[in-house]
Amino acid sequence: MPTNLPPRTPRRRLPAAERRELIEQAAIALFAERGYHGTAIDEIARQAGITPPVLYDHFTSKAALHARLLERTRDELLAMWRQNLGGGGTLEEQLVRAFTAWAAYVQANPYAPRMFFRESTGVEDIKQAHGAIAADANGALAAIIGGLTGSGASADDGGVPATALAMTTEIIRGGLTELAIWWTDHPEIPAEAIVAIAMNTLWLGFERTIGGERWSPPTP
Amino acid sequence: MPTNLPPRTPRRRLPAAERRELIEQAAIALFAERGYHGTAIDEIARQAGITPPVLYDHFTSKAALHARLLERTRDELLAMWRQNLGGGGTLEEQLVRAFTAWAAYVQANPYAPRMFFRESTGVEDIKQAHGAIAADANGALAAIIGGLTGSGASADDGGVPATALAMTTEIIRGGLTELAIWWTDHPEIPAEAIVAIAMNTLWLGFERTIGGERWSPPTP
DNA sequence: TCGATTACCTAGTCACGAGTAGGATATACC
DNA sequence: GGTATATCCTACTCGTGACTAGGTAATCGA
Repeated sequence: MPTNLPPRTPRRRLPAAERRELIEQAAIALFAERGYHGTAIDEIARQAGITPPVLYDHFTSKAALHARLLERTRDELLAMWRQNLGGGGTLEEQLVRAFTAWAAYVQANPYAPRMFFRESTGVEDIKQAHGAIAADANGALAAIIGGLTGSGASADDGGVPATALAMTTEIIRGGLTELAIWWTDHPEIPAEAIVAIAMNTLWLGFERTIGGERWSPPTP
Repeated sequence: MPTNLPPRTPRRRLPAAERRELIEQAAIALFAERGYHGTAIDEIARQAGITPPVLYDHFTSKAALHARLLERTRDELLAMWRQNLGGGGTLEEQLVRAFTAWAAYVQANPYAPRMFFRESTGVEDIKQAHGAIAADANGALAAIIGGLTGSGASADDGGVPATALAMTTEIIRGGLTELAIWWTDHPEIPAEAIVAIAMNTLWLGFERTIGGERWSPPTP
């Protein structure tokens, strides 16, 4: 004698790949919105149209799912950036390309900025992944504006001092992140306007810094 | 017959105000480090040298404790800013004062930037509080660089268009936030260097925007 | 010195969330 | 059409974390 209650509304069955994609889409939106600890597996499953056990057919744990999302969107970010960086040209041209690539990436991955650069958990693995991604982004920026490539710990090898460069990339990354998040609340703004504002606000600033020019407090 | 085990190491007793302060200090550090959901009441209590029931003698709930911290640090931020804003002078002078005030505030409240502008929870009250604080900060910046005071929703009333102004303040706030967080990992950097970098990177940028000058993509 | 107060504790309750066991049924393939 | 496989489910377990009931002892004022 089966222990069944009324057999429920039979849900649409999907092939594994499609269901997995739905789960990832639901998860990235919720993680970005509520953070890692604030998001329950049950919510993700519900959003993906299933129940929790199905989710565990695709991912071994909540942490693994989150790690997979971080890895995936980071790879897309790096690929996008690699495609649009290093093409030579003036500093200004390189910057415009980088900002344009960032805007395109954000349009394709609206939840990425929140997940990467805003969330704060106590889980050590996640923190390390965040740190690595931030370092990648800073490295990409440093390669443009500082003429460096890899480790930024050396003193000043012809370009901008490493510390000043690090501070500058933090400002730029933070500014671009918040601008991107603001954009998700104002989707009517075209990507060109985003790039233009970023150039207007940030461009001349580090042009100065690179040229060795410094602002200094007025000596009274 | 008492049900007691060995009576434990008798802890030092503190007056209520002091214990409350210890709890708030512990809580703000942990919330900033691990986020709201990632922080357990037991951790906060342990860090403050007590057990959870004592914490509930001072705060009615975890949410109330968190709200209290947000309120407290926001008030300090606004007070600090009010003191150092609106003093007249050139735009450059006003900006330097604002950045200097921000640096002093961050030095006194190292966890504030993470708590205010980075954490993401699903709790509606907390999200609203974050939004309100961000709006306050943006308003303060807009008052300086846009010559506006209150609602920024109007079109362009003599100054910078409201939308461009909003985007610019997002970039500046994001940049200053990330710079401040970076600073907490490099406390050897003096406040003057922080202000100088912020000026170098951001100053000329919005000077341009305000002047009505615009960067525009090269027309091929 | 002796209550009264206040700070603090042990030992729980209870809800919620991650993860699992085992079984049912839609779909694909022959 | 009939069988095999893959998709999905119900109904749990078990740990953790917020919060509490009720009591003990240090400290303060008289």
